[in-house]
Amino acid sequence: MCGRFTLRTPTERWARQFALEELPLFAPRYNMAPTQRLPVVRLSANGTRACDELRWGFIPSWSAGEKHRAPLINARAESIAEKPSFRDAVHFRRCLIPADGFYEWEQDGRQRQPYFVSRRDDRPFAFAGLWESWRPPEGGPAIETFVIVTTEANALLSRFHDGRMPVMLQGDHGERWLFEESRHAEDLIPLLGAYPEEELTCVRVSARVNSVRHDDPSCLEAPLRTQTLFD
DNA sequence: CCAGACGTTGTT
DNA sequence: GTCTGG
DNA sequence: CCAGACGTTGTT
DNA sequence: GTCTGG
Repeated sequence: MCGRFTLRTPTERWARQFALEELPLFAPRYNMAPTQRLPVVRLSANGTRACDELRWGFIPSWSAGEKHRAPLINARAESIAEKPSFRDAVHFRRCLIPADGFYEWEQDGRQRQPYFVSRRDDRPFAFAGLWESWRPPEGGPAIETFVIVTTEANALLSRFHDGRMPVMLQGDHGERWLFEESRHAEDLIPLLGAYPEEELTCVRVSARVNSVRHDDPSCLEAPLRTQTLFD
């Protein structure tokens, strides 16, 4: 699964990689968390790419309210085309989520030990995402939200509790995820596989990342206790 | 027909 | 234990 | 995802 | 909104 991630790369670098015409300006992020407004790349009305800030935690358009519900931060690639919450979005509201790493946790006694996963070359990449617009019943402006698609974990990630990992779109899959026509959207589901583990690295990091208050380079420091690096 | 769910994950 | 907030 | 609160009353 | 269960 994926419940926290990073986007440390300077904006101009990842904006170029995502072929954005307008240059957004975002501070480097080391601890992006559910409920926060985070940058998402999607198609605008005129068919070009746009980068907008959407809230992480998908609220279906028919939802009675945003409270009293577990946040939908991940969606299983295997079922998004059928699930009532997501299938419209698969056709009409796909998006890319710029990132350059993500965290996984292991229960270590009574501690929650975080690990950081990123590309060996440390370049940014795109998570596959879906977005939705929800209008509060009591009125007020619509809230736009997104969810990150997950898939079965590769060998590197399968050691973590649930055997899932976020979909990192490789090669031209990001372009296809963004631009494929609605009627061919279901052809994209087979592209949502695990990223090759040989291109990734996974290291133990400081438990400072556990708290969303910490959003700085200290999140990636090595933990104080005996450290095992495996990658 | 209406009421109620609609998601992800892991749990002994 | 369960829910909310970030 | 994890951290932190979780209640009422009345009040320093 | 749309599907399932009764």
